Amino acid sequence: MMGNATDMRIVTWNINSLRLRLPLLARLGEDLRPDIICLQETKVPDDLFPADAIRELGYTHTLYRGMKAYNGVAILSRVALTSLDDTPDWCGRGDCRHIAASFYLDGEAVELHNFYIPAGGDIPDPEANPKFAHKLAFVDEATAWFAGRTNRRTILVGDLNIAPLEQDVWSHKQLLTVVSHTPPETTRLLAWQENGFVDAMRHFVPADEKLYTWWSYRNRDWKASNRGRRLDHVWITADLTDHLAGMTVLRDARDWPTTSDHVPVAVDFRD
DNA sequence: ATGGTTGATTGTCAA
Repeated sequence: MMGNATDMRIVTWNINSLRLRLPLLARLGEDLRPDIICLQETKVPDDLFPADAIRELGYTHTLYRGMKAYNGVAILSRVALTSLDDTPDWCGRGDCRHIAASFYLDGEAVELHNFYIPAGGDIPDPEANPKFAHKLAFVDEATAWFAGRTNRRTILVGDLNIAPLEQDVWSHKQLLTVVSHTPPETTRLLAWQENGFVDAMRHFVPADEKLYTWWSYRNRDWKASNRGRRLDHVWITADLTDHLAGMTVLRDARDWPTTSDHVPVAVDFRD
């Protein structure tokens, strides 16, 4: 991908079934040559994880945490990973929504956190909708936990299922009451982010420009209607800002055959 | 206001 051996490309993608989309994972590898891929919604229990096929794609270091039918996260890497195991069981659910590792970037350890935040259901009221209450509680817990470790070099990625800025959705006004862009969600996500993180995607694209990573399956023509949302994120601690070298939203992936409703996002680091 | 599509799973939930 890039010339320097210490350059590093990290991709996050909600793949929406890893086993169904293994061929697309190969295509992602060819198109972006990622060093590390963080996946969400793998929907595969650990004993059925396709480890051999993924090793053959060049990802010799893998960490995964999956369950039947729902959720599931994985980190696929060409460089060595050390699993971080002292992480919370968010909301005590035993869900597979977070996996973390450390690796070496420019000779120094970096923590990498891969999240799949609950989508939150349809009704944006925590009293009426337990899924929405779960979503808010999850973000609150994560905010509190990361507040205690702001001194670590950290990259946080994933499907956070919240589009925090006005230009992260196709219509700010129309989505204010739609789960993913409601004030209780956007306020919380920005509070979490501002407590120690820099938005690496918006480092490259100004806040007044539209930026999406997800387009619903429920549109006849996703490209023509372009009713997108930025649900997928890459955050970094400020000490990594000087290492940022580029950002790519692989919008073309939304037109791949039988693809995910999310597209991959890549962020490049150099020393 | 409602419906629209997809995946894992096989009646229905989750997104």
